[in-house]
Amino acid sequence: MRADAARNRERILVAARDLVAERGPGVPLDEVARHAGVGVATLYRRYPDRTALLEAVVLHCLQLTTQAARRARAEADDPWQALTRYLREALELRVSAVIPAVLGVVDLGGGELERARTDSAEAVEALVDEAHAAGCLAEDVTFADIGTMLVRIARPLLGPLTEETKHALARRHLELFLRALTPEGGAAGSALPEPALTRHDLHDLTEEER
Amino acid sequence: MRADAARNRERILVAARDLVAERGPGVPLDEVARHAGVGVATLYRRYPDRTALLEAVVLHCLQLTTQAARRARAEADDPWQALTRYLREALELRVSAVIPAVLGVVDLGGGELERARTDSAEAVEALVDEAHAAGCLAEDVTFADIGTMLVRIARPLLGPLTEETKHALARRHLELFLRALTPEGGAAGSALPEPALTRHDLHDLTEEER
DNA sequence: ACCAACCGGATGATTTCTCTCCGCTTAGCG
DNA sequence: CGCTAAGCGGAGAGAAATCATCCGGTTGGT
Repeated sequence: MRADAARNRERILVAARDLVAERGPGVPLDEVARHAGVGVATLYRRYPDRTALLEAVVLHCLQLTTQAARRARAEADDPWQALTRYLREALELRVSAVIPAVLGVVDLGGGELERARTDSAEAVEALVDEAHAAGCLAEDVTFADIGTMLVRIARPLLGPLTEETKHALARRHLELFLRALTPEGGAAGSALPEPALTRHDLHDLTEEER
Repeated sequence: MRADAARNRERILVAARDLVAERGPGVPLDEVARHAGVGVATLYRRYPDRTALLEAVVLHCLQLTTQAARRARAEADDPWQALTRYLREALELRVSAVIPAVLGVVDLGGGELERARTDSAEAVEALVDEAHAAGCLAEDVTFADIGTMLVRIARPLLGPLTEETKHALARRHLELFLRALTPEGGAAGSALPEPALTRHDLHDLTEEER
């Protein structure tokens, strides 16, 4: 592949990730192309239709999260450090905002995508489980709580703020959220209402709704 | 106004609120009408165009928040109860998800809307200030932090979950978030990164970006 | 029971989005 | 440095979605 082609591929993927995170899976492809600084034809040449593009985006994202989770687990000093490091990295990757957006539109059944999704979820769940086991994560906080709160924090705010402001706020809010995850936080607060979803609950629910 | 007309007005407002919160200010008006269980003509008769509808929605929402905030302040036993009660009510009203979505599209300059917005912000700020003063809210958590986190929590999650599940999760996540707001939570966690925005910062920023 | 206000589906105009064609540019190589 | 094939981007036709209105039928209120 020629160098400029590779560069454009990357740019398209990034632009699509950001725009899908912000505006949902229905963003006009013209706009993705413009935002990526390439012509529409370039986009359509590489990804024949919207589904192909979305699949590529979500696969890319899932691989990055898996990597980040495994690296955090391997390199951090303790389970709490590992978990928080992963969450910070995942926020930068904007990964969490994209996946659920696409989940309702593309069918990741059976193939490479399904596997990538499981890998990613398992890698993250390992972080959560170890933090639980080490007693540095409030007991009643589940995998799904952390995952979906990350989704909420990663999703760009609506309204007329600059991208930088939005992102800076997201980082701040992640730090704020981390305070809620400590065992002390759990002790201070009242009981959490249902549903306390596990990874499998979440998976099953999304399947049913399809 | 005839009884059925009043009923339909309410239904349209509710449908518009929900759909705008979920899909942004560009939702097809046909769909709003369908979701409200009325014909398109009924919608267009009452609100000549999209802007009129959005303005009505946001005005309605702002009035409800203001009320909720004042009531919480007046009736709750202490500043912490007041603040949390307001947040829980505001979540049910789904108010927070709508306002920023509309902010980028309609111009609320000068008129009734601008005033409603100020009223609402002041009422909420009073809750925050009193909680700070009473020492039951972590010092480094600002008005904007609480407001925008409520936006994040109130915005319906993307993806194929049922409405009920999404809303139940939102309630759970609000409770989880409350743990981060206590002074103990603040002491346990690390410092929050910038920007620590006040109400006025937030206001100014949204004006600039227009 | 009357009637005026109101309702809602069908419909044409208009905008928006998708996807392809084609001439120009540029990376990679000898 | 010049060649060449891969790659690029914008214009534009065709399709789809959305807007906004009209009119026959219905219903609430007196």
